[in-house]
Amino acid sequence: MRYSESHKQETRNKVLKAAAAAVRAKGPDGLAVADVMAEAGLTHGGFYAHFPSKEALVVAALEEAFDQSRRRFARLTQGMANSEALAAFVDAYVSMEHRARREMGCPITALSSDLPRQPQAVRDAFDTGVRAMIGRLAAWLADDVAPVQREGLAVSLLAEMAGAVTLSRALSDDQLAEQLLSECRRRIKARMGLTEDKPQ
Amino acid sequence: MRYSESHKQETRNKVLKAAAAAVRAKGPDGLAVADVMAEAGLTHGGFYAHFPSKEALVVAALEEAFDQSRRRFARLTQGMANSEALAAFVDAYVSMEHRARREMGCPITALSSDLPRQPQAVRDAFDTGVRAMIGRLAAWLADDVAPVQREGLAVSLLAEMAGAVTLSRALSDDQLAEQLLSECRRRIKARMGLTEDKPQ
DNA sequence: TGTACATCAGTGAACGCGCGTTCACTGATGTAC
DNA sequence: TGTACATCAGTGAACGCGCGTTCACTGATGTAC
Repeated sequence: MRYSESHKQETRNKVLKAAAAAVRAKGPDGLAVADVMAEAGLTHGGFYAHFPSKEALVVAALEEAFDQSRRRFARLTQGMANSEALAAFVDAYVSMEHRARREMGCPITALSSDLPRQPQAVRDAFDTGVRAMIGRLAAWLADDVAPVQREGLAVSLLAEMAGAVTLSRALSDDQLAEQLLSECRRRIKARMGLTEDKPQ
Repeated sequence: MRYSESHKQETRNKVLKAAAAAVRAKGPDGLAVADVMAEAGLTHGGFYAHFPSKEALVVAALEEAFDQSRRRFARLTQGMANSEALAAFVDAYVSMEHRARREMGCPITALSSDLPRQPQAVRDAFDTGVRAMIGRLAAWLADDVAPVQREGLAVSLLAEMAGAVTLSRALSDDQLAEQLLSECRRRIKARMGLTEDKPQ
């Protein structure tokens, strides 16, 4: 091995990071191999030394995006009790900040309506990420919700959170988007018993 | 005028119908002018006699899709009292049938994550469609919800409904998708006071 | 230590394909007389 | 009524561009001696 052991890994990682941002910002089809390579400081020809195809890059980028998003929110809720963590998570997720930063946010909300048009390998990676997310939400509900209800409530919670953020991004009217996010945030927390408000 | 007055209009309408289906099935970027024309029984060269650009077609197709979806659900709830209509709407919207038929369903759920990447004209058409939908939902809530709460609740309802269907489509696992839809459907109706269940 | 050499990550030109758009042409239709 | 003509919706070839992929080459790096 002529180059240092880690050199190629580091390059691959730079490409992957760039792709994880690009796939969320531009979608799986809008992502261009040459752009991603340029973002990583390389020319496009070298791409195939790291990934066998664009599709493989998208799969890896999606996995990386799920992982980044998981770590990001884990950092945020570190050391908190379950219900406190859940409240903090809802506040951070259903927010104008999350709306504004597609390229570093949750891939579920960035890509949901693209997924049905993607090849199976991409869809499989997405399924895995969604299941993990549902599992984490369900764990946060453990203190207050009967085991048999947990996953159902987690799934419904994810649908409204992701729906709210996706819809807020789809709307180009910032004011309507902000109103939507604040209504959803308040009602979700009430529904989950995280505030004094009665649920609806 | 050499051809009958309505002839060109009819052709334009065939193209528009094909585009309204294609934009939901393939997304605004996946839609191909030549395919849409072929679907309408024409060759691609004639396209520019009807629309000035692909972008203009997408805008018109989106408007048509919103209108189709509105008519479809209006037919479904015709003659029903408000709360009955809302329950029927939720059942039809948050369903495996709606999940299966992207090309004839609600454009909000078919296209939400594509919208942030679209040109302003497309986004404006989307904003208009979403506002109309919120208005219709709010009207159905009129009997049971205080005026000041109506729009907020309608917005939150739309977020969960659209989020549930979009997420169910993004998941390639039919069983998980079905579970998600049924959980969301049940909880949404409970939340809106449309069933005996207590809300959560 | 210094020099020749081997490796291989990365370069950049090229290819093929799909797609939006243009344009010269066709031929079906309705009108003029 | 029949014939010549004008119109214009629709045809299909062509163009340019972006993009995924390939490939011959380069040159920086580490190794052998």
